[in-house]
Amino acid sequence: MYALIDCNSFYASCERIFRPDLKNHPVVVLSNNDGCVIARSSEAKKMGLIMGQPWYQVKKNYLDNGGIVFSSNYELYADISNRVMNVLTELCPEIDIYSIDEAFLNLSSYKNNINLVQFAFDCKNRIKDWVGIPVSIGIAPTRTLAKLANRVAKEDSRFDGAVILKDKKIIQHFLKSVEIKNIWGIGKRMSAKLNDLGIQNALQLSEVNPRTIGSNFSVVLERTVRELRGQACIETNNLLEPKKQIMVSRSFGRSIKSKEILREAVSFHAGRAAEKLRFEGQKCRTITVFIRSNPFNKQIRQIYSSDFMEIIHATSDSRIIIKTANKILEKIYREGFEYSKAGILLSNFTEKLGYQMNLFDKSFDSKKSDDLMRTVDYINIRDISNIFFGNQGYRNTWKMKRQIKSKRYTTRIEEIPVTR
DNA sequence: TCTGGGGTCCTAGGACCC
DNA sequence: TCTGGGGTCCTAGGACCC
Repeated sequence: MYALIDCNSFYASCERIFRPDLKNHPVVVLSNNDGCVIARSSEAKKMGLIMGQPWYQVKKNYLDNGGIVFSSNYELYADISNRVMNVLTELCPEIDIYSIDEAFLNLSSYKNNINLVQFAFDCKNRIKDWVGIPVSIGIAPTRTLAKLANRVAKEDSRFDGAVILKDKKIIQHFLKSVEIKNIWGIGKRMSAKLNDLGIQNALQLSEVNPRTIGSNFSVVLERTVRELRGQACIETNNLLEPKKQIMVSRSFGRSIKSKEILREAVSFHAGRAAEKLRFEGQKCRTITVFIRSNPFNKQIRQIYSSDFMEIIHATSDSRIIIKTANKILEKIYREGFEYSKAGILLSNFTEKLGYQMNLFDKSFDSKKSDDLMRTVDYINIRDISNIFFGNQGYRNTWKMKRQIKSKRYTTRIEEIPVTR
């Protein structure tokens, strides 16, 4: 059996922990640049706000009706997430952290010596009491079914936030009420295709022979079908495992034409990406840079331009990554367009130990580079000072909007909550 | 005026090999 | 008219996830 624990309206709930006055008020959290609504408290959902909706479309009406809004505060959310995961790890060490706000627990080692109902409410209450975050829990024989159970636990208040699917007959009865598009792993495209074939609900899909699905669609869908039938076969990639790529990209506060300002943004993102890479203990060999116009603006000429370069030595040196990113920018920049976003992707990682030395290029001293970067990181992480590289720029012309951010209550001493 | 950011896995098809 | 048969590796792009 698997349990899926998923935090309710996670970002909005984080904002409420240190603001008890917001209890029972509609709360939403916006994406970067204060662009879209990405988290809504149940009160905000009731007001009709949709996930991913552009903020400017709903702003006036929402605020006029007493809604509360925050820019995203990832430092806070990451810290609260860690607390939640720590509580869960204590309850069940076989944890598989799937995203910032959800985790699977593998309960198989408990055999049958566990009261699932009791366990579910223990989880729920402990996270609420110790961290202050409300969660929903779904328990079922496979991850896909646990996902579905969790969904019902969230949506139907009669279940008090926990749904356990165990009995085969009950599962089948339940699957009948589930639309195809709500199954984990089936998106827009697949559900449209399946609907065309007359498959409307999860029970119907589970009744198709998995092999037939496998040869006519893909192994991905085949696994989903097997999971619906109760055969566990989907592993998730644990967040604790090393990453395979690192991306840093941002929309600009306003559109940009000049190559010089674009260069600052690309350098800035490249520096951030290099930092993340070092934090992962990895080195990369491939660097990709892209710049693009605003695809929503139909008035302007559209452009998406990108390219990549391979470097000889796997590296995590900010100087090399920034320099390479700028070389790529030179290649992909086209005059006369309005750019609204730039980004960098690092890939082709080699773990720190045991990367390929180059026989012909002895000029690069990787120990010196590692030492320098370690020193830079040391200074920046501890807020002793803030070291950055010249071409990362000091102008703020391209930086994003984030006007209504809450305090970093748990990670900055100067922003700690105060009572009077 | 104003529409996020960061990931993973799978597959088809090209390049190349014997 | 008629032009082998397997393989492997890599990459771009699709689909999906939160």
